[in-house]
Amino acid sequence: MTLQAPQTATEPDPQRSRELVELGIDHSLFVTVFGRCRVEYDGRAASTLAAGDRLVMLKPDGTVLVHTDEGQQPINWQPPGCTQELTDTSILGIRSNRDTPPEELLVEFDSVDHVAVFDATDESELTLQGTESDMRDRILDDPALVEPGFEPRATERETAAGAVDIYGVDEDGNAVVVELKRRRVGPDAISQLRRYVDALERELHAELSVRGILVAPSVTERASDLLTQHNLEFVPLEPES
Amino acid sequence: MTLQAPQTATEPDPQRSRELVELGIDHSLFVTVFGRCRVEYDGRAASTLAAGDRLVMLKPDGTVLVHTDEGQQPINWQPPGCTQELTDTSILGIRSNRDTPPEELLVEFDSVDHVAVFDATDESELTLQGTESDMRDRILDDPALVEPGFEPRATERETAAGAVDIYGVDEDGNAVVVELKRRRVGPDAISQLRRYVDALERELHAELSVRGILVAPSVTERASDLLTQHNLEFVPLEPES
DNA sequence: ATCTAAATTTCGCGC
DNA sequence: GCGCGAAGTTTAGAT
Repeated sequence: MTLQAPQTATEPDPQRSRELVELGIDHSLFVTVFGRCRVEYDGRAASTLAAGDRLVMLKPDGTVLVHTDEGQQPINWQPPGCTQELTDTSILGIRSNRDTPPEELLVEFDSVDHVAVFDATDESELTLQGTESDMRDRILDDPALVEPGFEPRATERETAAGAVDIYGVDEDGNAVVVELKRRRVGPDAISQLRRYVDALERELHAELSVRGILVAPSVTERASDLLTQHNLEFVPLEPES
Repeated sequence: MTLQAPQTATEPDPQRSRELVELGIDHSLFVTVFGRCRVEYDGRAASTLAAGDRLVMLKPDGTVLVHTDEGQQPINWQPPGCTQELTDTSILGIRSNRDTPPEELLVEFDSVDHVAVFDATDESELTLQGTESDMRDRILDDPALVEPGFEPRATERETAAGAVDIYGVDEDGNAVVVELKRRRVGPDAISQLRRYVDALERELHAELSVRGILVAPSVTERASDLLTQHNLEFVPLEPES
């Protein structure tokens, strides 16, 4: 069968709705259904959602998204790799399953306003600037952004507590742990840096102490207190976008 | 003007595309556009995305989502509260803006396969079980889930380091900090608990030490090491769904 | 498959 | 508005 996409139906009867959604599922197409539906989820958690108008999206990769009129996040969903099938209850029902972990999503429509099936191809990749990784590259390029005399020795250096963003030495030869954050940081980032410094001090069991430097645009007051408490340092740096 | 939704158009000409999207923007409707587009974003970060087939969703609340054929997350987006307008370049262009922080998203279509405009109403709220808050309620109902003799004294008790999930005393009268997690935890949760215990020890400057108990389904090995290092305890408990 | 941390995280609550 | 932490977080990278 040759599929001529897009195929769409406005105010379709139940049979036509099921035909189109089935077509999309069988051929791994992009499917959207707009209508009044109820949703049940059971898996890592469990949820129930009473009837309302929503847009349901099935992706070729097995993703299912249920979007209400509000919010950036879907109110219910199923991640990529799930298996979809039609139920035989109600006018249109979609069941989505996965294992590891076992999860099921059930969408039952009371009415369907519109169904559309598309064939999507997308070779392009997103290029993104202003990430933490970009900050790291800038510092490697110009270590003085951290402080004069700083010498990076490794990135993603492994410690017992995890990988350190940048490991290096200062002009006095002290070991330095640099933790990068692309935005204003709270207490969690301080604890993270402290874990790395602790781990490295144990590993090096050095006479010279290990310095911990947080590089970020800014810190909250509580985070600032924690920096002081734990003898850590802060160097302000904005991400570039 | 009386709006009769849904309004849809398959393989629309540019003028019809713009008409429908403009209608949706002006009346705060649910709009979907499927077609080949390029996307640029500039704000907290910056990104560029070359042409590909995508589904673009405009929500009544000002959310914009650009979905490719893969992934649960949109490849580009704009959060709720943004303002959308048409550009006069290309056959269909949508610009979305916000302040605080200043961010702009630009979607330019090379071809439009389908446009749909819906009127969505959704009064229903999601009921969700199996959350951390549910675990807290279970423990308040049966404190022995933590340990025999445990007596909760407060939830969300404020400390200099933030609010403690459950604060209480053990059968010997020691202060106890309980940190809850609904899933397997890594190093971050241990640091969080340690911050709370530190803060309370400073606040109470007590002879009796403050106990820190992590309640979660399980812990990773590194987290387990950290628990030992910091003299914290672990009580296994599954969330109920 | 698990671990670890980033993310334009988003979201909700409190101040 | 900011601060803080939860989330069915998701995603990417490494082991």
